[in-house]
Amino acid sequence: KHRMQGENVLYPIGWDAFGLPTENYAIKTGKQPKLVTKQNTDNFRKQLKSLGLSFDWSREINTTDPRYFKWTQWIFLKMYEKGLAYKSKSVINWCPKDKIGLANEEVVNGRCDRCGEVVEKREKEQWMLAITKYADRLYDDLDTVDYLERIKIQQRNWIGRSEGAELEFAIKGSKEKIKVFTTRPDTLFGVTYVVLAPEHELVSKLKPRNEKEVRAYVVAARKKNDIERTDANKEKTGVKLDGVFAINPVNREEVPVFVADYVLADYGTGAVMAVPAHDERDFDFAEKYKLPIKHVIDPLFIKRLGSDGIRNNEPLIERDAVVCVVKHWKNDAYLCLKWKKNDWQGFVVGGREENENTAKSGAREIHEETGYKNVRFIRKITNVHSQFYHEIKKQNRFAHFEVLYFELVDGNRDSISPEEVALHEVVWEEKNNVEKLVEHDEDMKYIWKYFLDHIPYTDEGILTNSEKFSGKISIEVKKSITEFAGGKWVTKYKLRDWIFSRQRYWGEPIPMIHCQKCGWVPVPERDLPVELPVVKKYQPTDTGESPLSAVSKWVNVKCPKCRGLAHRETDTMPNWAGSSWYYLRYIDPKNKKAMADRKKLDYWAPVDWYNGGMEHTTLHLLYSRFWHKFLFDIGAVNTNEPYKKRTSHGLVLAEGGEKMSKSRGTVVNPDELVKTYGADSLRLYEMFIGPFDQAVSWDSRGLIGPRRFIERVWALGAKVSVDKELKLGRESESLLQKTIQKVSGDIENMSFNTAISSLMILSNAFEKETKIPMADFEIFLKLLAPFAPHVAEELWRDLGNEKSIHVSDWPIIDESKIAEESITIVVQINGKVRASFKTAKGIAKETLEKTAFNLSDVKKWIGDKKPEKVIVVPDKLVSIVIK
RNA sequence: GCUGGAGUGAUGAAAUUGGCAAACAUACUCGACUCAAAAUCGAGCGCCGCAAGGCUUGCGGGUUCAAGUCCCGCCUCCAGCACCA
Repeated sequence: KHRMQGENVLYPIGWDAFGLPTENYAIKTGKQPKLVTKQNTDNFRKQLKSLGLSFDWSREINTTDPRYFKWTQWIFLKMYEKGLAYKSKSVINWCPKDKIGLANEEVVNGRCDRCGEVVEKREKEQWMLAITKYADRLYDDLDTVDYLERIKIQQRNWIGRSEGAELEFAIKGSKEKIKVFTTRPDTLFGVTYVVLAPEHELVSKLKPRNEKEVRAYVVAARKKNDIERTDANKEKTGVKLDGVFAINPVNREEVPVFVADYVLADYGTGAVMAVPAHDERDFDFAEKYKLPIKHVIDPLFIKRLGSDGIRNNEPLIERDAVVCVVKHWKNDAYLCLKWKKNDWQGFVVGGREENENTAKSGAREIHEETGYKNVRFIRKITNVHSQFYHEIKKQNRFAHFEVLYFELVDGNRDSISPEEVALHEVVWEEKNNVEKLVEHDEDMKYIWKYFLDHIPYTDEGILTNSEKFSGKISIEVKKSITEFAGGKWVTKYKLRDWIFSRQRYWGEPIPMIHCQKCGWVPVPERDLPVELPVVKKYQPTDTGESPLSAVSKWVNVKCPKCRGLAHRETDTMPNWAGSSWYYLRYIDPKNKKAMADRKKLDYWAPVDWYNGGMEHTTLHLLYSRFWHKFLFDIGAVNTNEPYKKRTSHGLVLAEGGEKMSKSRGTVVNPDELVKTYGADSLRLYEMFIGPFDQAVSWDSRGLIGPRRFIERVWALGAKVSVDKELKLGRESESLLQKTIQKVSGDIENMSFNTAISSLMILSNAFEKETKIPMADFEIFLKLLAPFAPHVAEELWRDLGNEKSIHVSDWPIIDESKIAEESITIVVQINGKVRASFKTAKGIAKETLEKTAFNLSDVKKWIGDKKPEKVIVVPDKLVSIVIK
């Protein structure tokens, strides 16, 4: 459509053919990967062409072509030059089945993203790309692009930025310090122990008295794979470092130090301060090892919604209050109140008078509200703060509750005042039923759970037991406590540097040479590309060495610097390398002097609209954004982001609703469908089957509809008249104009299914005409052209046109031809449609109302009743309310 | 568990700002054409009811003259994240 509107549209296609699928297939069939790639791309090309997809084939690229990957290698060298590519020994994820090292991004829940095998840990020298240096930009610049929200969310999740404090815990009797990262420095007074990850360097330095036991634990932890390590449901384990104590920077308290594998070595600082009262993981661990739990945050519940939600413009009135949990004198039951006015239910609650002892005020409230006289105060449970709107007093409340536990001595009871009786009903609730009773009130629910069992409270609240910070709201003191503790406010990421080495044959060779004298030396630019040698054996090895290392002729080279003996890097790049910049090569695919001509890049880049599958919205998208930003920094491109807009189509699923799979034979072969139904039918069906962004189940029987439509359109061709005087009837003319509007808009919104439906409606209308003026039929064909290019083109030529319909002009609406039409006004009586009448557009409200009341159907329904209210919406309806 | 998104006939699905729910298509039923079948054409097609009419967008409430659409609570499914301190 945009092309027909005269715009310059670059619609390219290419093949990203390096990587495991090709290589594994080649190994299986005993063919050369290069040959396999050619066969596959030839077949796909043929199929794509048969569907009439209007790709610009002159710009076709292939990432495995040395003329292409010369520039992939060039970009790598630039990154090396800028210090973004480095080789380092690190623990990597090794897939024993694919025999390949994986990037963190390629490991999903501890399994290989490709084959599902459980990954192992191996230590290896790897080329790395410092993507973490771009983490902030990759995160922040998401605000500047037009991606689907869920794509942005995925990117943000992956980068995993969080802000918090870095704090130091000194070690008693040692110069060493434990650095911890926390997002909750406000809980610092509640630290009761400190935990190190098993890989933490201090574990071996600290010399605990039980060194042997500690070492055994560390060895065992290292042996576990990621699934065993990171399952959040498994029971936590750990070992105390006997005799080692960390000093809390905020109150000099000495707390024990543990090593435990629930702490991850590669996030934050690899060590955490544990606050069991306010963190679920620490809580679980503390329960298991009987460690103290120190409560330092009292919950703060703020009601924002509903009738008791705080009113924003009114002041908060602070009140001290009590909540009383009262147990029956004999049964295991608790005293509850059901309020009559607002169906609130919970425990006895009341205000505390000034200077009144809390236990006393609790007893007083129990007596006033329930009549029970003899209560025994057992203990204070906790404090809870609550902001809500007091519906009876009509004011915003900020209540500070002390939660008290009482037991009733006996059933002696005074009568309750009539006012209290009117307010609420007093009930005894069995212990097991209390939870149900309080489930709709956050505060009461928390109080009950905390009373039964000291659960961790992990949300924001008000500090307590925290010296000078007590009484403050937790979110407001995070930075000041950090400062008080001598810590720093920092940003951390989940994102790790990108492991860029693969020990396989079918990838771009990493263009580096290692010389004994000079170390790593980049291959000079003039020697690019470093091509893959043709070899007989390219099976991966179990040792983790690339199969290339056995090709001594290729490996042994002279050092570019000193001309001494040296050897090539035998690792290859991951399959994500070539796809990280291919959209730029489309702009200038045959350029021999640069990855693309700068002027052409400035004209075309960035990509205006990138549509692709959701499977590429984390990794490929993140990597290519990273590469693009790097190219921007070295001045190779002029934009900060590669893609302006990123959308995603829904998957076409197999007939059962499952993913199409070759092994289950549920894959649909387009060749056969094109043969039986035609390419246009297939195209129409795919677009008509459902919304663009939604997954749909394939149903080959559905192809019959579009096929019939095309046959009918074809038959319409016989009705076309060249008579210039001939005009369509007013109705059809108006419909034609509306269809132009609808199809144009729907294409922009990617609502192809409704665009096709409106074309069907128009064609149905044309069928009722005896003759169709040629000009009008041409408009129809143009609207049809993007969907069914072959039929549209053929009918277009039959009308005597010589140039292709696909380079003709997109139709423009003639508003004047829609305007005069008559419309239907609906008459509703008490919300139900009872009558309707036709009239012209733009009639005055009064006239519509009068017309409506004169209708016999309306008179029938109103009878002798008097209309209470009449609402008239011009051009739409008249709504009458009667009693 | 957390964060998104969805839930409408037998089926795929439509429904600009709240304004006639089910457009368009498939399947199905009946009829025409035919010796017959297919194809094609015509009619019907949410549910209950002979009809008048009533009911209907996952469930329960609410706002409104009017709710698939807005608000509150729940259920189910899909996707993403998940020991990230």
